[in-house]
Amino acid sequence: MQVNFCERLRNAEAMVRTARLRPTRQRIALADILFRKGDRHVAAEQLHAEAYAEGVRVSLATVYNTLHQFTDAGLLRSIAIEGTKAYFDTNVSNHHHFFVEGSNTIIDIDDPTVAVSNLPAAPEGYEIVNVDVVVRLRPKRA
Amino acid sequence: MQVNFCERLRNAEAMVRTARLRPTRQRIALADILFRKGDRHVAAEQLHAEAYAEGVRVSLATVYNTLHQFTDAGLLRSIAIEGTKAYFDTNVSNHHHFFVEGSNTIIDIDDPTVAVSNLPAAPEGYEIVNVDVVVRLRPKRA
DNA sequence: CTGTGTGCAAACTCTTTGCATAAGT
DNA sequence: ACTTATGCAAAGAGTTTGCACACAG
Repeated sequence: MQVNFCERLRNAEAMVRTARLRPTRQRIALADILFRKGDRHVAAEQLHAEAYAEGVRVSLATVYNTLHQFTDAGLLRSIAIEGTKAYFDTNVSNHHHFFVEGSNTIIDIDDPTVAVSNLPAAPEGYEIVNVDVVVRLRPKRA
Repeated sequence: MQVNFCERLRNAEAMVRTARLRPTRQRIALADILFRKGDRHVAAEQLHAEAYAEGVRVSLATVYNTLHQFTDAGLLRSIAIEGTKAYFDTNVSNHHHFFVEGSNTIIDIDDPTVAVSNLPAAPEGYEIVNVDVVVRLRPKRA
């Protein structure tokens, strides 16, 4: 479905308010970029570049702040991948990931039936926050 | 069981040779520290500190080199945890991890029956290297 | 107004690199 | 001897921080 520009911004602003954050120009713009398309995986630098490409002036520090605030608010989820960069997932629902070695690409595993069987109880004094499954892939060589 | 000092070093040297690496003083010492105790999770800085504590002079660069070489040789396995540090696991067999938020502690899940059910096939052109399950924990609040 | 958010640059952490020296075979 | 490994210090990548200025309620 087509959504016009103003309506997108209204949605973005609503998301920012949901997170109990002041709807500033920067946060609304970032929310719009993050959530107007379907599920995606973003790193800070990349989101910063996209904002600039659209003519939105946001500092990298603000991008980092915003990503963390959105994550705390449950709008984003950080992805547990080893490596240097932090990735954030706009799909907050329970799902898992393929991770391609070399290209460092993250791909959603769409199959919702993938699950961990015989999940152990959390040790005494701890509670489970979430369970991440990462299926590491390598390009098949000929 | 008790293992004397010389025998430990012989074991360590054997592991280094297994990795097809020259058994240098540094690599043998690091292998000894890594493998003489049971399964453990180490970061570079920490291994470096342990070496120093035992009077083994090794540069941090060499610790990094060695960790990667051992990993390539299959003696270690890197752990996919988000966050800034790289962790290496001396337990190379198939098992999964608890990760404690806040303290950034890694704990082995000893139960070998934990598994991923309905694991999807790798996308065309890729092969699965391994599957990591990370159960994220948070200290239970009163 | 008041308090929160933003931008900038500097600081920080972890890791890698380049190159001269040292050590293994 | 020949080759590979080591150590150092500097560079790099990604992220965080401190503080003055700007903006939302």
